[in-house]
Amino acid sequence: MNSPQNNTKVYIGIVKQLRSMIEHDGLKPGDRLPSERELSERLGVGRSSVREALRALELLGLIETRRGEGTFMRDFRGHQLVQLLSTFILQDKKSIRDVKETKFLIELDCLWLIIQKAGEDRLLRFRKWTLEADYTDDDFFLEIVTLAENHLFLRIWIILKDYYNSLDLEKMMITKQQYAELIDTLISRKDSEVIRVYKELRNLSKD
Amino acid sequence: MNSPQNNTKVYIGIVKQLRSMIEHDGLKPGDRLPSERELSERLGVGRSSVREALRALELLGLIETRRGEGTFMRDFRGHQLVQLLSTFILQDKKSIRDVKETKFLIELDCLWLIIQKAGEDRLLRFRKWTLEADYTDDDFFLEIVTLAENHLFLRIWIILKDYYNSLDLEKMMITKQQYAELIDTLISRKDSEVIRVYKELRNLSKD
DNA sequence: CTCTCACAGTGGTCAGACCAGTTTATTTTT
DNA sequence: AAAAATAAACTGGTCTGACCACTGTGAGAG
Repeated sequence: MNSPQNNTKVYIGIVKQLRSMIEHDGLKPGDRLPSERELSERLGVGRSSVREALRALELLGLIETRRGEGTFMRDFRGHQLVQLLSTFILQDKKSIRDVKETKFLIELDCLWLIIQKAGEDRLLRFRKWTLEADYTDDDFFLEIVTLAENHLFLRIWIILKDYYNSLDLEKMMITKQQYAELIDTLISRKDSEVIRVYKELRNLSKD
Repeated sequence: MNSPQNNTKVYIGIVKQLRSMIEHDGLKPGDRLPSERELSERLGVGRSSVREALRALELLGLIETRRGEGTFMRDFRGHQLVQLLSTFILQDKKSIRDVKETKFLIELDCLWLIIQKAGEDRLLRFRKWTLEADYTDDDFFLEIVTLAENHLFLRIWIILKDYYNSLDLEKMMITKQQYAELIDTLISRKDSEVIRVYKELRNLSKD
């Protein structure tokens, strides 16, 4: 009890030090991290502890290791994370419905965000693009979620998409008319009551 | 090229075997897993590889280890995951805005879901409850997200809430009038065009 | 019966060894 | 001199054995 806090495990500390190291050196996806042996020496810990930290980060999809080459920053796309979330957290059948619902609502939110954030000209071009694009394709919604400029939504959506595709469900078919109608409705309601209140609330949370 | 696929790392295989072991034995949160040494022997791999797998699962918040006692299943609430997401993925300042935005939109989505899913009587009671409750409290929104009956949204929201609270930001203050107005607007628009299209699209994704 | 304490079991960590790949430098061959 | 083959120096992947710190338990002392 009296002892300070020897609780923190070494590998957790390594994860933190790696984080600050990445931040300090400004490492981008694709950049190489120091070797395991060098990290072990620089941080004054055993190599196995370094490996435990690296393996954990790898499973999270944050880094990538190639034997003989080294350890590299990864373009976070939650690869392993997908299967883990899908097998551990989303194991019950009921949650498949939640995935559908959540994925769709996020797409709707992103559509909303695009329309809110875009100016008149961008809005027109976007409207035109939606008419030409193939919205039954994953890439269409990927573009939608990307344009929303919310990295968090993007990450979550990608995970949901991968999980959704890993199931052998039929695609959610949407007619072009329906989707166009939805977009037009959202655009026309850009200044409706819901949006107005939403905007006011948003303004309160400016940084 | 011709070689089958010796790529799979040992610790990844251990993660998978652990998963099937958990599923097969029906291990629930709180249950104890075999010891590292026993797993090492049973799976015919080194203890260090077992540890790499366990550490990764621990960082994901799926298991919990207590020195001298053993390794236990955990009630997944993404504890470590929170800090990781917050420190790695959300490290740049810009993404703080994403967290705010995402959290708020999810709350909005859940509000939407509640109103859509509820019948007339439940809707009235819900409306009454929102007038009495303290909506600046986390518990209020927790109730909202819970009532939406979407476990995935609930999980994500909890993570965002924890992260949001870990930052030392001022709370997003919403006046009672604003929030009431928002709810009333959503309720009154229950059959508006957006909702109608949304419903049609949702119906297409029934199981 | 109760208390104490040694012991077995468990996770935490480290060091060293070896294997399997990749990269780089060196040597050999053309 | 240029190109090809070889060797050396790394890098990650894995295993083993050892030791520490901690927990639970059971045997023996009181």
